[in-house]
Amino acid sequence: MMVRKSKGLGPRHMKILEFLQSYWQENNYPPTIREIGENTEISSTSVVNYYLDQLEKMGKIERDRKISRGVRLTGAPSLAEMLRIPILGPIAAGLPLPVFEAGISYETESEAHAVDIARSTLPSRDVDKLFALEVQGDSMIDAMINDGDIVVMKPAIEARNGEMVAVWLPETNETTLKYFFKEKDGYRLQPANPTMKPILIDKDQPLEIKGKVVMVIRKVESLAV
Amino acid sequence: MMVRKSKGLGPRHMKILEFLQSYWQENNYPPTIREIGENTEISSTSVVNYYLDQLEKMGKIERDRKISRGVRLTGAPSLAEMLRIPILGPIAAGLPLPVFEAGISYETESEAHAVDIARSTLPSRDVDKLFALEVQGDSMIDAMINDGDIVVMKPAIEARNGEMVAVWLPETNETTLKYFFKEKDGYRLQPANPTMKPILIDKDQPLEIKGKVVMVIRKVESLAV
DNA sequence: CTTGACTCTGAACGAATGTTCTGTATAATT
DNA sequence: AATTATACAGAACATTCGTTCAGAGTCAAG
Repeated sequence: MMVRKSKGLGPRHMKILEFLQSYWQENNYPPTIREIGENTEISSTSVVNYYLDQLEKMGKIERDRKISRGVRLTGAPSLAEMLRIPILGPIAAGLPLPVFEAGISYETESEAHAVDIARSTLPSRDVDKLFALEVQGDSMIDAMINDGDIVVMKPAIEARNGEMVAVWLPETNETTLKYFFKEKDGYRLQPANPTMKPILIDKDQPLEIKGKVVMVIRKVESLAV
Repeated sequence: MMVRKSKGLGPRHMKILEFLQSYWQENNYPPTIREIGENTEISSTSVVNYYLDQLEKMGKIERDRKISRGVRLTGAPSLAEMLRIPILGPIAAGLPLPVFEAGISYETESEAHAVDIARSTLPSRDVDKLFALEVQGDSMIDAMINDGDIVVMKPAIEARNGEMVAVWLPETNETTLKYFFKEKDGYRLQPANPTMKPILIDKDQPLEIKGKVVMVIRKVESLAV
């Protein structure tokens, strides 16, 4: 006995899973049992229930019993995983860094000025108060950061040697992206581009680290070189 | 008259919006009116309804009337926006490209071998059948692609000059990431790293383009240099 | 003081929705 | 042939849940 179904996933299981996915994408909430039935040629709610139970046992879905629309696909990207990181603006030598407010609110950011990234694709688990900047200029070009790239940053006020940081120089009122090195007589801010000279800062000169680079995102245009 | 509330967003509006967000993240589906009430110290469903109507008029939420749990935050990242792009494996000179099946299914990919990216973050609207590879080796290092980077690719069988492509060379059974140039006597596959020589391919030699680079993602470790 | 918005309560109604039960048909198993 | 497990239908049932309504308290304007 128990030989008939070795594969486990019949056509109706498939249809239900597919429908769950597409309904979800259209409505942002799960369907009811009856809606599942109507869209998968299953005429009885009890049969839908029957299959949902099986899918749950297979681990394909999760159910919250007694709760309307209490179905979700397991393994599907969940909104809890998503992070909306605001793009505060451009960063370039000679331009002040845009002010960033603490507390990223659900209402402030529109899609246009943010990047949506899953927690799982971020390198750090500490994902609080991240922000992003759009790089302007070539000063980091051989640190593999190009004009137009988006850098995701973590707020920080200090850095270790060799880390890539955004620093603000009160003297000139500039903010740039540089490699950070602490030296005996002060700090060295090293552009990656060899045609540009490092900036040397005396120990007593003011220098304010704004954040460390956590991730670099580059969109490649179809005609890029 | 009409002077009392100039601000528009009272504390109860706030609480509701916050609750919608947090409930959503925990359950993957919206709450009922009664659940909203219980978690925002609103004792009557009619009052919740009252505020939901206001929030809808303000454009903060959308409602599907008559439908249970038919509420969603506008501007929130939506699952429809999300794309799970499978990381098929490493790409490096000397290694064959992992086989990719057509049709990325909702069930195959676990979080560990995929990157979740919002459609809005991708440069192209044509977002079908994207896949990702993990770069191994330094052959593209001054194309600003580093060892360990993740490249998101679009399947393609041809390319224009200067585009970055993954090509398969049947002769040597290799797949690499190179800049593509068509020349009079054949093709030139140009590594970005100047210490490496370009690969020249005769017109009649086989050459198979697997895809174009659409996006580059680099996770910066905390001790990177 | 009266009016009229705005906010809120409580209750009741009815539609939407998950659950359960009885029964049937088919095919594999004994 | 009898038995059993699986797949399905239909109906009935019990909640869940959105909607509506009558009324009440507050506060500012007329």
